[in-house]
Amino acid sequence: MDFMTGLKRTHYCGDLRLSDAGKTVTVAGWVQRQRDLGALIFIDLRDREGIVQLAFDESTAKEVFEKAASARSEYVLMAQGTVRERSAKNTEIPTGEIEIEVTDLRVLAKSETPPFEIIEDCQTAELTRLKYRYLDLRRPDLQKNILLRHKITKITRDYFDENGFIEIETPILIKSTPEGARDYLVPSRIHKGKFYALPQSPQLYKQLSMVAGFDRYMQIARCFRDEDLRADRQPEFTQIDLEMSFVDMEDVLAIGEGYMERVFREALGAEIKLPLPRLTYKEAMERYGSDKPDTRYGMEIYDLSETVKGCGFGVFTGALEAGGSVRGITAKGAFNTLTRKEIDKLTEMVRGIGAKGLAWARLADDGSVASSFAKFLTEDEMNALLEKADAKAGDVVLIIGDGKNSTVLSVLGALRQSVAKKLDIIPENQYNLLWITEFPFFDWDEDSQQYVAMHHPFTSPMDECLDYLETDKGAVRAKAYDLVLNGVELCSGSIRITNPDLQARIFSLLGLSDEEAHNKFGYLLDAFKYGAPPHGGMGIGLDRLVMQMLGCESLRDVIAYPKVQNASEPMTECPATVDGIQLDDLGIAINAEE
RNA sequence: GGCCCGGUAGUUCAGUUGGUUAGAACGCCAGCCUGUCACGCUGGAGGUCGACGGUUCGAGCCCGUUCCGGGUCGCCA
Repeated sequence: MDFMTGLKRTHYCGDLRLSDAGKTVTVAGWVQRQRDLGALIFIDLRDREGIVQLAFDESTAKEVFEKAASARSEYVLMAQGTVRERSAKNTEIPTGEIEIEVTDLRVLAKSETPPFEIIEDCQTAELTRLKYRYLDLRRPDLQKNILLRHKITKITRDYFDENGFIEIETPILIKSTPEGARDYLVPSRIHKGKFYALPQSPQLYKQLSMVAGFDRYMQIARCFRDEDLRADRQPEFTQIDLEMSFVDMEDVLAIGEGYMERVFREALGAEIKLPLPRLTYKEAMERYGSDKPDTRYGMEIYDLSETVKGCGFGVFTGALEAGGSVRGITAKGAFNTLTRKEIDKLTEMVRGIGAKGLAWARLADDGSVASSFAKFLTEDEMNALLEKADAKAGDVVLIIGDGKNSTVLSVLGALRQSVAKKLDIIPENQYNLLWITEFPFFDWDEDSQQYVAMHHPFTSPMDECLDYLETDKGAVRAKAYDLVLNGVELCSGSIRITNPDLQARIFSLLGLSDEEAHNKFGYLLDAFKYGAPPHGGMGIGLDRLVMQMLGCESLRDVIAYPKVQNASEPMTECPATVDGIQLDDLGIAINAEE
């Protein structure tokens, strides 16, 4: 076997240029490709920084030449030689003007033929790639993603450090507080029958750190949620977690948007204009039907309730009589895209998400109108509707009426997104960041028929809502804010309650008895008895941020070792069964079904 | 848990109405080749058609069940 004796790497493959011509260099990397022309051999050698061509010809020592001839894809080589200008240049790659005339070649490791080619834009099924993730990660696309991710975390630490934040590691083994998402549980050997939980976020510890007087905390924190996966949801993910003392909402937002400006500029060279736009939750819902609107395109929702009041269409009037509304969106120039067939599909879609149906009108280029409801309206009523809808020739109007206003809005929000995708009107390489503020404090839960906390129970209500906390829960708004990027929730935070009396009031409104509250959060409530500074903070989804910056479709492209949809990892095949002895140690018996 | 899409060579895919020995490209192996860079040329190997069951004279193809993957709804304070 050939080792590195006598050789030390001097350059990364991808870093060599024409200006290095004449130098004796040593490079190391993986064989991208070997081209054997008989008396002439070329090897493309790849490392983190790129590819360089090794050349072997009649002047090459026989022993070196034979090694080059035996090299196969993904062999690990170390090569020493002289950089020289190529006679035939390759303008496609940065090192294309030079090659290395090799004098010493070491085969550091052989490789079996990889199950897929290590190339950019690999078309191989994701499952296969994940099973051999270490090969998948060799591909230039993923190398680029992981390198950018590193760059972003570096910028993050710099920014928060410069702004007086202290990085504190909070525990991974914590007390389960079963609220919100399911906890991952870890059994205790010493306390049989008892469990730790993995944190869904460092929420309580960061608040305790404020009580502890650290003033400003940040952590690039791993968080865990035992819920079903999505393209943008992994069971473990990373959050840029922060908390600040003696601040109000404006201070937190200023730090947050300063961070965004910095990270977009330094990582991508993209300029974000500050201050970021803001929408209240109510406004976002009424204009976009979503609390995380994509504002890169228009197609805003309008209210037709006044326009159709008293018309002859029972669906519309029925919705209004039930206390709901009739609203619509207008898809500009969609006549040819949104055919009857496409509208049927949309109708099916909206039925699946709670609407009873979809009313529509298609305006042909000659101005003629085909509509699902025209026959119920007078000509004047129809004209008034189309005018309100700002519908012109070639447009398609989509209308939802329902007795529940929230249904009308959320369905139109989903419809707006779906139609925008079909029309392909969403601009790429544009970063629309905005804050959503004044979230409702309470959320009505249909299942349990009671109000629950929309954010978490330590979120402070807005000052002007304190008077009607008990009497008009639906109208109470919170000092809570989200940061939205191109329709994706990037970040969520709030100003916390630090007044024990107010906290007690909130717990009781949420149906949490003193005893329950004390069992769950006693340590936090105790801490607040000893002088809690006013504080607030937020958590920024790092994975989603990186994903958005790279324009990736899946979190799996920005997480080095992700899980697949059933929350397992194909490479290590975890989760897995464990030895009976391990279970005995923990006092655990498996009660498996089937 | 619901709905939608997919599973054929190492990889990406094709496979007609159910009909002979399941094909192509890339990759792989061998030989030839002095300027390639997706090298080229010649030859070769490579398949439990995800699994099980059913219909049929006959199933990659039809039916049922199931497993796996992807998307999505529920869920994600």
